[in-house]
Amino acid sequence: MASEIRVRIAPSPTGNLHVGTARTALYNYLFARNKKGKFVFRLEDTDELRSSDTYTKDIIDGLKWLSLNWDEGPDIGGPYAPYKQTEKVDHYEKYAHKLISSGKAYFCYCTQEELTQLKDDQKNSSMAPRYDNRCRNLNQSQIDKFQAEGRIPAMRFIVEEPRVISWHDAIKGEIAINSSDLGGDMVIVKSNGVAIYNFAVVIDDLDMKITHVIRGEDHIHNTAKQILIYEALDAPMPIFAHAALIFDIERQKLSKRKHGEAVHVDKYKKDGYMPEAIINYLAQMSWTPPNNQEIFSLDEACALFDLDKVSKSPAVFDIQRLNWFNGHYIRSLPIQEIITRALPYLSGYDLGQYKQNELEAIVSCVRDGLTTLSEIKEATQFFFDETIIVPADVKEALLSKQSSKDVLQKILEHLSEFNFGDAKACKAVVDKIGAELKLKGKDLFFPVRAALCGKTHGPDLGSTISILGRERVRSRIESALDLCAKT
RNA sequence: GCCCCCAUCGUCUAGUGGCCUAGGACACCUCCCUUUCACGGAGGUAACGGGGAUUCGAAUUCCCCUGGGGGUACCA
Repeated sequence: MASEIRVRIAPSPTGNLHVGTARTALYNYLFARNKKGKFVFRLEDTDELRSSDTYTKDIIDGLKWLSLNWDEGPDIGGPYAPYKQTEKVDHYEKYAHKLISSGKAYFCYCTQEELTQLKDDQKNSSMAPRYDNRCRNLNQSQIDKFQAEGRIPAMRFIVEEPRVISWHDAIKGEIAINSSDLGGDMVIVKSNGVAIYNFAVVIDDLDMKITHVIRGEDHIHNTAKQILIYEALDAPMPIFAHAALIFDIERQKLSKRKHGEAVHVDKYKKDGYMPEAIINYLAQMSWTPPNNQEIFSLDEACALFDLDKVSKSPAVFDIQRLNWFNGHYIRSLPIQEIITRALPYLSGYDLGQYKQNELEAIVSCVRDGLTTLSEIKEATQFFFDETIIVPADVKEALLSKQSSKDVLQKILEHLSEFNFGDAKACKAVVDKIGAELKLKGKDLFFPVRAALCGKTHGPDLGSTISILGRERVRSRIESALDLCAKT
């Protein structure tokens, strides 16, 4: 049991739930479930300035909506609480002091201005920006002087140079980085007493007994820094896995700054995307199950997931492909489920005018044509509108024709022959009228659609007539004929 | 600038030295089904970035180049 697999998603609440974060969470979740291990949620909120509760809520809600449920986290607790970094600042400082007393870290009295100056100088002489370790060997009188000036020190970790830091990455394979490329001795505790990300993660991952760190490849250099800290603490190292990033169509990292709401998971929820589709899409982008299946559920993915099948190269976020997955799930999930999820989009309509089974019929006849659930509003509008407004172009093209008038007239005459409880039978009557008038195809169906729906595209005509029922069909055909008369 | 990562159709990918005349999916186009719409079905267009090397044989291994991306904070 000592070998239990433990992974985590550790978002920082400095923004809403990002598609990339969701993908990382998904990979961690899949890995944990596949290995019968634990999936931990931890909040990395040490950046007080940018963190907010609104973002925390958005992230938690979003991940839960995707069904990526964690076994331990700030909301449900767990054996290694707290799962929120701001609640353990003293804890990090304790470890930092340990490093100071063992000579592996020191106090740095540099001011923000001095550091900025240093960086500017380096830039001007086209040198690589890095800290010059000037506080590493301060003598007592220098320290006294800085303290007398009222400077509050930060703590820096000594980065020995040169040396090679290497690890076997579970996705990328061998990675090696020279310590000289890490930018000099690194801050581990800010002068305000709060641990910096690269230090806090290590302590947290240690505290929470994390065995595998699965994250985006933008963290590769951080990993090198963190490995140094593991070593200094003489602590066991987790296995690292860096997944390639998600790109936009221009092959740039998907970012809030550039893409705004398009990276916000909740935006897709609002737009009527299904969590099953997003999960399926995100999972199959950069990962292919052994049987090459395209469509699979979260549970199926859990059973098949493996890190070494995760692609090393970045994937472009392709909304068209997501749309295809979404349409697939809209068509294949149980109809009751679709109705429940569609309801919020239909709230503007007077649903009471239809019985429950008619409502079900409405949703099932329009769902084939939907790519997102939000489209259901427009797709079903004509069912609920009191009067149908036929757009000018449709009116022009169709209702001005004599044959159109004949069709509508005939339907009125044959109204008693319609068995409105049976969609196929309704369609059969229209077919019969077509035969009588020697009209077929568009000439036959478009005028009926135009009169009934106000448009020439729509769900199955038989179903439409059946659901609308005798009185609605009668009045809509009559209004259309009135319109014909005026043209 | 420096460091690291990556490189198969427009996009997501299969491919781990011969099964590749490079397979599948999305998108696009054509056709079929539907006397309309959608769903569905059948086809089609379309890719191994370039150069060396290893080998009887390279999409697959190695090197170089090119291209793309990421990182380079007292942010995470």
